[in-house]
Amino acid sequence: MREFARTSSLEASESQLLERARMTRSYRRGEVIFHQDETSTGIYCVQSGHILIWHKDIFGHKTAFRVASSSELLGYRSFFGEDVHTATAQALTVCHICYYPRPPLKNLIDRCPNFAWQFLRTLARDRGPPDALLLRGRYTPVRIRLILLLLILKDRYAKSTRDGGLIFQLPLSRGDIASMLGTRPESVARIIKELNQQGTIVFHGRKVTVTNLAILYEEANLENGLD
Amino acid sequence: MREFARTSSLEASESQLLERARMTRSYRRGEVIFHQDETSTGIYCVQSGHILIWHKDIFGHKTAFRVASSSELLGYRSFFGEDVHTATAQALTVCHICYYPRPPLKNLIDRCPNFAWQFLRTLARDRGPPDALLLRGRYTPVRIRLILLLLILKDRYAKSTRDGGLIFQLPLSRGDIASMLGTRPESVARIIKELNQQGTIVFHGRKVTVTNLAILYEEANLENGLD
DNA sequence: CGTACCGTTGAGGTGAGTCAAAGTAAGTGG
DNA sequence: CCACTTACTTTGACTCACCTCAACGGTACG
Repeated sequence: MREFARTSSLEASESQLLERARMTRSYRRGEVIFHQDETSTGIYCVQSGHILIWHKDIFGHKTAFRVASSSELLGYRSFFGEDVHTATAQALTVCHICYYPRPPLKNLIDRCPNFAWQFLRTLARDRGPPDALLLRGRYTPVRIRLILLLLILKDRYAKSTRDGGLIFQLPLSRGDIASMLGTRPESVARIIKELNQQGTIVFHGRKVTVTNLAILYEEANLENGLD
Repeated sequence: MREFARTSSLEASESQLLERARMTRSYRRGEVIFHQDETSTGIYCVQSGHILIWHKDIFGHKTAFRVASSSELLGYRSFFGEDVHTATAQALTVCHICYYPRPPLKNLIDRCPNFAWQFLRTLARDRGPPDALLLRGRYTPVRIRLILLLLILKDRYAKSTRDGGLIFQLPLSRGDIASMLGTRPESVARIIKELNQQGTIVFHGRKVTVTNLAILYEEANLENGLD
């Protein structure tokens, strides 16, 4: 959010308004930041830790949309939709999260067009729903969907090794992975076993090692290399 | 869009700016309003007709997101994301569509906070992606998904009969329906046959008659009546 | 050192995808 | 107004990825 203020070239007094309104809180693993169906009262910004955003659909199935981490915003969709939260945000690890209540945000958006544009851009660029759609593609086998998930998460959760490989430290349980892929933990386990045997990707609990990234890209674009 | 100007309480001179910038064009059935991967240059507003918004994924599968009709906006996501269009908008029927280029829109958003808020609200409330997710639920049978589609489309495409039923005139082919449900035309045909035989919903080509709406709700919420 | 959750493995069943082909509607041009 | 092309729709037979149910090993934590 501080990034937002900077990029919007807010005046010092305006930035201060935001700073003063800010409330920081820490959450333990499993704690809920906001619940689906609660009324939105402000926007959250992650300082540290990892958060899973998930939705419970009309049939009671849990669908995870997005993993949020450092410096990302939470809860902006319902904030601007002026509606209840459509999803629950839950801490995957210990987290520190800032909360900005509605009034000062509204004030700044009204006064500073660039600040408004930042939010317009954020809303428009939200990768959550499109990624969810990709990861739950009806014609894409679980194996490929799992690979796509890793490719999406890699920028935030993987470090490159000197020999061109990647090491992930995933904040997700098998069940969480399943709820992101629209599948079941059992299926995730089976695919992981298969991948381990082939050596393409090696899972040790939540530590994931990829020796050859190119193979993943290749497999994810198998049917059609474009787009 | 005129609705936007009114609700934002734009001054007359400002509304005029918008009016003067407007360009109206008509499209024949099948014509494309904008293509996926084209650069966004403005926002469209439907005056009449029906438009299908669809996306081609990395595997070449066509996914329809949304049917747009009178007074709805098109292309705002990529406009504010300052990116290429992520979907194609294609006329399902003859259409009249207004186009508003970027400069005057940017100008008005900068000058009039309420106008900006309208777009923030529109982006946040966009039912496209969430509906797409619901209609492609991995554990929901095609039959239920088709019913959900009808329930979503009913407000815009159905008229109530005197005996509490509904008559739809769908602008969608079986293939379009399939691409909205994440299934295949063959499966849609099979389910329609089944529904016709049971008399729950009767399809005659694109004319759909529902005698008892309550049954649909019941079936759509079968596993869990909440939410 | 039990209770609870997470992860793995096996056996079995099925919804819906694929392929193929025939039937139907819609548009085009002579 | 009728042949002809083209696109849409339906039906059938076959197949399979993955869901479900069930049981068990592992690890964490009070």
